[in-house]
Amino acid sequence: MEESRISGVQARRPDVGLGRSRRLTASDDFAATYAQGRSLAGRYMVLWVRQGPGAALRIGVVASRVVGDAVRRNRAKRRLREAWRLNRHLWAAEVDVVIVARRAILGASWEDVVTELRKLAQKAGLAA
RNA sequence: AGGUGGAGGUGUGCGGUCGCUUCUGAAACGCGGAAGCGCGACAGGAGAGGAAAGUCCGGACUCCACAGGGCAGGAUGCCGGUGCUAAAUAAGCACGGGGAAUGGUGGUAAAGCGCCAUUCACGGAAAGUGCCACAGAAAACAAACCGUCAAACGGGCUGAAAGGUCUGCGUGACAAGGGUGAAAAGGUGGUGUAAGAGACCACCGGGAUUUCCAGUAAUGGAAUCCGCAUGGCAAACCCCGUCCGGAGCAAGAUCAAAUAGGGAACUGGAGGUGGCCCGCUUUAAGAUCCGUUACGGCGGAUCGCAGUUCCGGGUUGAUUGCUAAGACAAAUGACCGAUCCCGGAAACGGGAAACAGAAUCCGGCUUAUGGCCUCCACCUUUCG
RNA sequence: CGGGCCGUAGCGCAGACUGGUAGCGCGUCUGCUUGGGGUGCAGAAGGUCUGGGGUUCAAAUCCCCACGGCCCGA
Repeated sequence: MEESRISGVQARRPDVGLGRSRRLTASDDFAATYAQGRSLAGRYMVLWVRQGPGAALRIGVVASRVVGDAVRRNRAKRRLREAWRLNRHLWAAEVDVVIVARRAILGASWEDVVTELRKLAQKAGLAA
């Protein structure tokens, strides 16, 4: 059951889209998220959670220069965004989330990334 | 056949599921009287590179500034003409000519020199200034350490003497030889001389101008003349020719909102109480100057104040600039199958690659790069 | 997009403008001093000057390109 959800093929549930309205796009939203100071650190990523007006499980992905060059930063952000997209339907809290990539994610397997994201989300109280 | 190094080319293909950016069409929904706008299920199209990189150059494009001339500063650099690429008189490539360096080779007793190949950020060293360590006598109006030569003088030897010879000091002549250096003031041979020297001669080299010939031209060749005079460095200052206003898509343009302030024009600046100041009503009732006066005031101007309208700048947001990729916390990903590659006897495991991710666009340069292909050089093995 | 600075011994720096000898401090090593250590004294070692190319007789220095690091402005 769990394994089948990880692979994209069987994730045939509705609403796995991740259009612009479901992403954080304003610089102020990011600043507000950091200002609230609620973060959970994992091996491959750091989760920042924001509560407040407008919060609707929107996602923002960040990769700093520490992660690597442009190719590696881009890959890290794409993996995190994909992991969030395939698991977003599991959660229902009224929050926005910023995920910061860490350097170790470049060598991580796909399953490990998904598992850690779910674990951190659980600790953050995102579960429905 | 294999390996190593270098140069150039290429930059992996197929099917499927879910998702992202953008364009076109568009149901439903929301707002609206309508036109239309917003959001958009769904369908279809397009969606990273040869270097997108570094940002070393150039251009397009945009805004600001701008009478003319000069100085300063910066950039750039052999000459000719044609072809290709190109929007281009930039730049680049190819071809021709001159020069320099390096290598090879020919030639000579040796040198100068000829030829071939490669490379070159290749204007000028008789405009001027400066520098050339160490070594060396001397490093650039030449000079003279050793040296060569000459006559006179002193000394030694020899001689009967004249003289000869050796040597010393100073004087004069000279620049051949020695040695130093990255570099030493044309080379070789001869004539000449006390000894020498382009002092003179021959050849070579160099320079000059004119003439002739060849060539579109740069330039080359021949003839004539000049004993021959000037080492290197300008990626030292500099001189000469040519070019150069500044900023950059976060350039710039449009729209909207809010706030304070700036500029211009117009209008207002009235009335009541009171002898005056002050105070009150009022959105607001000041200052200065001039004229006039019946001394209570009145009229005008300027500044300040208030109101209305307009102008310009800033801030924030949106749109645009923007593209047959065209974003703006920034789109190419995840997974499955076949196929291929690597390891392995197999089962199976790993991987689909290196360098690397568009940010206004276009050129040049540079750097990075697995595999495969082509060429070159070298090495090893086998066969003939 | 535009601009600036740095790279020299293990570490921190000078030398570069004006080209010919690479130097200073700390540290390291050796010896002496001390019962031993520290301190002190004496001596020594240690640098492809980030890499490549060019100019020059000669380059850390001048010129060009590259690599790495840091900073600033819009």
